[in-house]
Amino acid sequence: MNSQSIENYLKVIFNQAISTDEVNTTGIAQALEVSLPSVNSMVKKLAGMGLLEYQKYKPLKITDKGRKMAARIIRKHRLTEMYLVEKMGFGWEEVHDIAEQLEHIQSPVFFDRMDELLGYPQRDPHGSPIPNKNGQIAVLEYRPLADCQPGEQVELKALGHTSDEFLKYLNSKELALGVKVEVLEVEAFDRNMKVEYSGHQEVLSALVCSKLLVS
Amino acid sequence: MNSQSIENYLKVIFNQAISTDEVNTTGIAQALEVSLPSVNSMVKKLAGMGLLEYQKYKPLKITDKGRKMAARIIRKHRLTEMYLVEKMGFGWEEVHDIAEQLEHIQSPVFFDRMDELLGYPQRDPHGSPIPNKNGQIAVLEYRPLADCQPGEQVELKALGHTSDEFLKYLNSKELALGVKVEVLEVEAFDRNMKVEYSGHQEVLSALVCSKLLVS
DNA sequence: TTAAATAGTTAGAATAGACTAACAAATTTA
DNA sequence: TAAATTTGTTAGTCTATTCTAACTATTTAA
Ligand SMILES: [Mn+2]
Ligand SMILES: [Mn+2]
Ligand SMILES: [Mn+2]
Ligand SMILES: [Mn+2]
Repeated sequence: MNSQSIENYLKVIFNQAISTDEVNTTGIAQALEVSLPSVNSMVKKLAGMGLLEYQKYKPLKITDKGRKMAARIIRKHRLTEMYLVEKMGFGWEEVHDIAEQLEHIQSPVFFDRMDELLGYPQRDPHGSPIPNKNGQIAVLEYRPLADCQPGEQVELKALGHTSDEFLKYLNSKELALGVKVEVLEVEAFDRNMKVEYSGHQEVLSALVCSKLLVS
Repeated sequence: MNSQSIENYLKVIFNQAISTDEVNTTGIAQALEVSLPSVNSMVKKLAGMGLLEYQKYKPLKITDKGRKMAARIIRKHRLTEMYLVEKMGFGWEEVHDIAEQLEHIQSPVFFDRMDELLGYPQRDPHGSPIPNKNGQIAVLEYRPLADCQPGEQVELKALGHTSDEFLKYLNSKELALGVKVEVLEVEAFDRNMKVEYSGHQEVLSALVCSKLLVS
């Protein structure tokens, strides 16, 4: 069975490959907070397992096998987060660290049961898609709120960033998935947005708006 | 944080100390299916952590600190088993292997929430007591069915053995915790018991009767 | 287009946890 | 009680995963 370490590396590589397709060693080291030589030796190991393509000094490419394996771990992570929120009453800002551990549990029946009890959800509490059992993952069609124009009415569908601090910030602003947002004004200078939702007005920074995914 | 290995050793030592108070190396090796030298080096490590008393060639004694730490792991194991049965619909024969993994999750709030959702249960699905958060564990007062006399009416309260095979055997006989059992006859030769419960009669072997704890 | 900075690699070492082989102490049996 | 058996220990090895120090290749900037 693959170690937790292997699984965590693979997941990071998969996630970094989404934006750029090619992944570099330094990014992995930063994400996992380990040294470059540690990454280098693990990368060779993963390549030996057929999960990556590796050539000295070249950017890494994840293989289909690697992608599939990573997606299955992410499936467990996101099902867990959904279960913790829906069935155990946790807030969306509390679940990531627990899921980071539970994603390594080896028990297909455990996660299948979660899936069943949840009614086969398509997205996790942060709006990210839950891969299916074969490791296939839906592509999100959402755009950042930052790209919207004044007068547009949109719905908050997912987050482009899910740190505790950001989630707590959203809680404090009563911003949750499903909230209908109308763009009132965009400040030309700094791209701050004045928006209205749930009956009140707020000014959101450009940074925040770039992380709110809407449709 | 303690490794899963350390936690698994400690749990085995705690369990073996219940019956005899003093624990020997060979028993640990057998329970964990590791070699004697592996046990020896881990035992020294645990002693160094103040969890055991160790002197060369002497039986081991678990300290109060060790007992408390072990009980807290067992608490997580048993809460998990209860949660899996009560809230996720698993059978009592399916939950041990999952709990064996989940007991190592580091998240007090996760187990506190389980406890709360379960209504602070005192026993796991096999009738074993769930230690409290301080690592204190209730002592069972039950006696084996094997000690009962013909004519006695008792209730099945807990199991002295919880292997999958035994649990499946009990399922096949419709024996579950809470079932009222009347002892009809005891065969003098082999101590087999003829019993009646849930409206039907069965003959149970001495081995089985020694593992059924009643009151 | 050379120099500086960044990114990636190798070598060597440390720790945790497992193992086998060899040996020593303790216990049981004759 | 002496021999045989069982139990426990030590020494040394192996794999996994991490690290630091030193080096090399690639990329960026002057
Ligand atoms: Mn997460
Ligand atoms: Mn993880
Ligand atoms: Mn169990
Ligand atoms: Mn365990």
